[in-house]
Amino acid sequence: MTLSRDADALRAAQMYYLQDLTMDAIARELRTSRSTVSRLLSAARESGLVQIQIRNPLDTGPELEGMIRRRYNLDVHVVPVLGTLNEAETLDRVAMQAARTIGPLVDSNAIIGVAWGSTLSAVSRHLTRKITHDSVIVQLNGAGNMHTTGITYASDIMRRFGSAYGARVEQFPVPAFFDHAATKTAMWNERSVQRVLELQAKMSIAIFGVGSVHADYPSHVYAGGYLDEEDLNALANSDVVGDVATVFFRADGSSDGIVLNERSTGPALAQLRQVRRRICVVSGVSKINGLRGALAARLATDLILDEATARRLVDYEGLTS
Amino acid sequence: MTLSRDADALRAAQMYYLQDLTMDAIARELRTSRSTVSRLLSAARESGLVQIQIRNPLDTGPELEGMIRRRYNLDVHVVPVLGTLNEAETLDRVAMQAARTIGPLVDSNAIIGVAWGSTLSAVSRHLTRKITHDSVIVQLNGAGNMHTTGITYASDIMRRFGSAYGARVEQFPVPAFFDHAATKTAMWNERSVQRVLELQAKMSIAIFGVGSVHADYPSHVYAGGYLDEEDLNALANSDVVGDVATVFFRADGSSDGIVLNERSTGPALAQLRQVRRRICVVSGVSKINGLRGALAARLATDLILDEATARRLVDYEGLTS
DNA sequence: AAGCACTATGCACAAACGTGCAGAGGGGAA
DNA sequence: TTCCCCTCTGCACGTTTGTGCATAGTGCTT
Repeated sequence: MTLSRDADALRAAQMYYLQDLTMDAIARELRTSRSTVSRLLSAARESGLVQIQIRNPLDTGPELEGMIRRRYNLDVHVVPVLGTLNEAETLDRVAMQAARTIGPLVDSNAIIGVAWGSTLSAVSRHLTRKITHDSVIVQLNGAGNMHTTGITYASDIMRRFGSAYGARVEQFPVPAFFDHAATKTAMWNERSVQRVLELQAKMSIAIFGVGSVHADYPSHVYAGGYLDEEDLNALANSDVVGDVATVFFRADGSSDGIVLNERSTGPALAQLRQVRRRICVVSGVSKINGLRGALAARLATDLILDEATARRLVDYEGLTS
Repeated sequence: MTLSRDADALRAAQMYYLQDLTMDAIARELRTSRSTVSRLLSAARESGLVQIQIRNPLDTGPELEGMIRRRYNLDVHVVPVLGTLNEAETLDRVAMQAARTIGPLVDSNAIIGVAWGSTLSAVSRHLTRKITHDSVIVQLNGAGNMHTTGITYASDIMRRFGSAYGARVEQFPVPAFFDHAATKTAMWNERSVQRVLELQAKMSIAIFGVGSVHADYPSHVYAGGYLDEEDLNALANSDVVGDVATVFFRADGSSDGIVLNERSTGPALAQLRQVRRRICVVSGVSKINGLRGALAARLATDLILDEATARRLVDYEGLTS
């Protein structure tokens, strides 16, 4: 029966993690086999019963973190990853550590805004469970494009967040970009859309990656059929370096006068800056330009990124300061 | 060099606990041997870099905890221990789990009152490190007796707490009991004593065991040469069931008119009840009478005890309710 | 009641891990 | 410099842990 299984998992976790018994000893006490105990412990970790966190001593922390932290005044977590790994492996490891790092930040009654993209998709696959009450996951920007509704891709991400935290999920069923700004204006007056916008306005946490225009291997947005040639040309002519939740900005963090933003469904940068906790996850040095812009725009309060990118970030800063 | 060793420990901990890499893989990235990684991880756990906690889901928790929690209105942690283990083994396991349970409760700027006794001694041996700033450990009651100053025994406990949390330690260099109440009055006016008393008055956390008069194997206080025959007779004639920090109480939690308390150096029960967080650690069913008295006196806000004792606690309650 | 579908269990093997020991390295002190 | 002392390292071995697979159990349907 599943009742005693949960209870056993709790007992096993206590004995293993708090009393340093071996699984063998625990198995004898629970009158079961050692392999069952091994599985009970996996389940306990998986279900969020066991919480493992690493406090990195701010003072003695690696110099890299300290430099970024001080310069941009944000909480930074550098993920140790060998520079020799390929993009996919790096992303996977950054995503796993990001997922476990944000776990402790999620609380009951939170309204959590989540963007979509390859980074968030990877993060969503590694979330550890944590039971919360009355939390809501709200989608930050639409995901439809010219060819597909984008529903499944973005909604898979949302669903994973929702089930990890036991939260309600609010999708945002609009395209990423409207063809005409006027349509956006019209839709923004629809009550179904307004419900989502109101939730976004009350977000306590926002989680997003960054897109970078000049990435070697371009972000979803720039390659996924969301923008036509004309749009891409317009971007190139307006000094845009990247985007967060399909809202574009320049290297200095400004976004005024970028016409594409008027058709984008993501939250205006000024609105995003209102959110108390804004967690930015970045993997891969090719995102460096987008990342610099996002930091210049003060879009993040927490930054999780791989070591190589972190190093690039401070190297550059070293040259200009 | 010790600098890069700490940094390596942090990296290793992140890779092991947050990215699920094997020690072998970590060793390759850090260009060292697997066994070194194993040791780095031990060090990381040991030094409090890695924090493992078990959240027990209040709702779905074992019935035993729920019953105690509701009846006494306190946070309870039942330590799973087979009833067949002997007292020493049980104490060791309760102490280890207690030490790891109180870790997360300790914060910077805390003033932590600590009693002494076999239970606290065991707990102090299992504390996990956690860096805090400006915390103070203050001794709750004197430890001297007729034969020795009791200094080393109690001060070892205090010292272990102090070094685990990086806190200043304030000893209380007085006997456990004065021979004459007048001496206590006199001493309580000494400035050296008053400094300690003032700290005690500002405690945010108190940690203590309980003594039980009728324990099969009597507490330190009743056997350690602290009390003479006359005292023990007086106790027997006043319905005392136990003590906390050498302050005695009856089964109903009352302590008025117990003359020995006038010569005791522990905090009055009323004063102890002022402390926001009062953590009581109990191991062994023979302490049941003392424990019941302490709970009746509402001395604890948090209770950590072994399973067998917990069961006895609710069984008895089942009979009287 | 029988059948079915699904999950939990124990076994056995392979992988991962902890630790005693011997040797290497790295400061002081003479 | 040379010696000594102490700490750190890697090896090798035994222990502990994870997991594929066959089986036993459990609950639901017909």
